Amino acid sequence: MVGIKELAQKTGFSITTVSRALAEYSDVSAETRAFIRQTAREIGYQPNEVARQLRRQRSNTLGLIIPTYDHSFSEGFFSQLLHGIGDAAGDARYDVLISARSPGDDELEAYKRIVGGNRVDGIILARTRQHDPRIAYLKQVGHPFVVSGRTAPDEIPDFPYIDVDSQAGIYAVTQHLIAHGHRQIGLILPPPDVAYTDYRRRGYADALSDAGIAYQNEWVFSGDLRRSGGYQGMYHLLDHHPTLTAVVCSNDLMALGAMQAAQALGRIVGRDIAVVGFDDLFDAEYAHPPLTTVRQPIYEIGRRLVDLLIGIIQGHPPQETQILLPTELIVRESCGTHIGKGG
Amino acid sequence: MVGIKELAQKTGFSITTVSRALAEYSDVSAETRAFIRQTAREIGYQPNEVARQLRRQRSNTLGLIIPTYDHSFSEGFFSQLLHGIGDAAGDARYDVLISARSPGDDELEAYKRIVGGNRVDGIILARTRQHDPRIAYLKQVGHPFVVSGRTAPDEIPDFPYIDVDSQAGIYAVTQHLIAHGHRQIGLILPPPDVAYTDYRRRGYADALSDAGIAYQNEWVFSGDLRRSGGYQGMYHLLDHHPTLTAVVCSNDLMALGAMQAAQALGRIVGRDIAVVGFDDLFDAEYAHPPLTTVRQPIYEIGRRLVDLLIGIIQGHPPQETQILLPTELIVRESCGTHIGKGG
DNA sequence: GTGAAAGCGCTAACAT
DNA sequence: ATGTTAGCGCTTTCAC
Repeated sequence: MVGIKELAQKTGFSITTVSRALAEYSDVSAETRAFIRQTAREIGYQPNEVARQLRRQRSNTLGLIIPTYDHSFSEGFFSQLLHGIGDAAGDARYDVLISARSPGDDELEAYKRIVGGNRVDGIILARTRQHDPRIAYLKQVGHPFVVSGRTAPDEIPDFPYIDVDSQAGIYAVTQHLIAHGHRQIGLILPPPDVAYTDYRRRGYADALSDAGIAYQNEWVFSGDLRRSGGYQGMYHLLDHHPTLTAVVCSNDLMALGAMQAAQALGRIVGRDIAVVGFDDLFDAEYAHPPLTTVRQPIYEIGRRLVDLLIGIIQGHPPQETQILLPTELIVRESCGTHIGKGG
Repeated sequence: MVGIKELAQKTGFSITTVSRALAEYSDVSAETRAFIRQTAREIGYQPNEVARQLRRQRSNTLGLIIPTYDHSFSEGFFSQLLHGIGDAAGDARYDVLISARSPGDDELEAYKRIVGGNRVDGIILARTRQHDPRIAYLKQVGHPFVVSGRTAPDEIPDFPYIDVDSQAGIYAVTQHLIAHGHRQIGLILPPPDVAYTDYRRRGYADALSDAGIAYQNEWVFSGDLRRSGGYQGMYHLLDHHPTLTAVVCSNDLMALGAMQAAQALGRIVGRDIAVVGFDDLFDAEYAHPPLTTVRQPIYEIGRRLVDLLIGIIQGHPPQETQILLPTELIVRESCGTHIGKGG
């Protein structure tokens, strides 16, 4: 392995001069710099990034820790988020360190190792839960971090985050259903410890309430964020409340499972029952039937998280460090907009 | 930041002893070890990973460089591969360093920086192209690496890789179509520089040839790996060769685009024209109509790449370092198995 | 069983 | 414009 010492020897200059020539310092003569750079190329010198990191006390790397146990990855959300993160980080010449840890490991350990171990300049936290211990830890150690999502509505979100306004999103889609004649609308939520669960419930409850419909706890089901959760939810809801004409699901994958369950129970989605999702798939248009969903700018969230984080790292955070992005209602076939319409 | 020095001071032992106590050396007395470990926990000591890496000359990190320019991420393949990689790496207590670089940057630079810069113990190379310069570079510097995919069939694959036997996969699906009466079958390929393109072409050509059908160059179209490529391909093929009854697409996303184009041209997929994909989506079952596809064990590939790479890094590579995994034909509605059948 | 000292490869004061 | 020197925080001989 050729190091800076070899390069210094080869060029006849000192290590210092070589280092500064390569770093474009102005106090190195143009010829010297050119010569050194040329020689570096010739002998294939590549600075040892680890040594540089140790010395400069920064890594130009952003961290992202993924909990593998809950199948985050297969939700699509994570993939798209990572896509945005990767692109924006690349543009800013940052790398991304991913650490996936399974349930056995204490999740917080991973954060301590990565953050306390000086491996990253900042960290992106995703999939917030209620009273998230990771947020508490990062606030305590004072390491730069940004959060995809928020804490639950009853907690004070005193940290930089970017979230989608899912309460408004669920409100809009529920209202849409109501406007098209639905009165008995079910809701399939994620597990209660997921931070955004309560925002979803509120948006749904508000829409019902504003339309003079009573919120009923039995119309709400909590399931895992995968197809299975949607399947179980729809099965349960239709089993106990066969008069429901619509069900709002917390993500597209669950909506697919819900549609499957509805079909298994003899309901035609889009005719007997409306099913809506919450953006998660790369493209819910080609689902069968095409899925009505609340679109979230996931890729955009990833990009902006990185910009925000880098701003914080470099000491020039933007005015706005708590950002709520709007959703967009995409109405497609599964919505069954004709149900109850005019009679 | 609390370092080993502070811990040494606090416990009254030397830095050396502290280091060894934490590393479970046997020549530290049990009580000393317990005491040091306890104190470490109390004052929140976290070893500086960067310093440790510099000293030990390894990082316990695997690298993955993603070319952002060709939308690799949105192909689904990458997401699933990364999922497998992340899980397996996590299980082996390795982190994953992701570097996404856009076209402006010389791609090879990223490899040199990451590999030459000692940031990773091994690197995973994906999306191989014909005469891939990255493979040449990695072979030359002798850094541990594994490849997802192979070089083109006319190159010597003298490096560890895991690929799917796409030639056999395409052969199988083409044969399936032929068995169900199709005689005029189109093929939509990726751009020619993608390494596996020729395997696909061969599988397709072999199936035709074995059935006594002449390979026709005009039935083959090359397009980008996204929906647009499939759309253009199908549009072009049906435009020039309206008698085609089936089209094989190189991935599911392209197949979706192809189905869309067929529908735009007034063809009913599954009745007038059969469309088949090559596994890429998280679940092609819910496409409309449900997509016939050649399933690849993508997640599995990711996992095995990591196992293989770690084996190489640690000096105990398995017997088999060039692995071809089988595909599985999944027949669904879009296949139109009734076409030409018995009539 | 424990400590002193060298050094991983680099950067950045501080000389000159 | 260039060189000397002191670390960054840790691991690992080597002594005792």
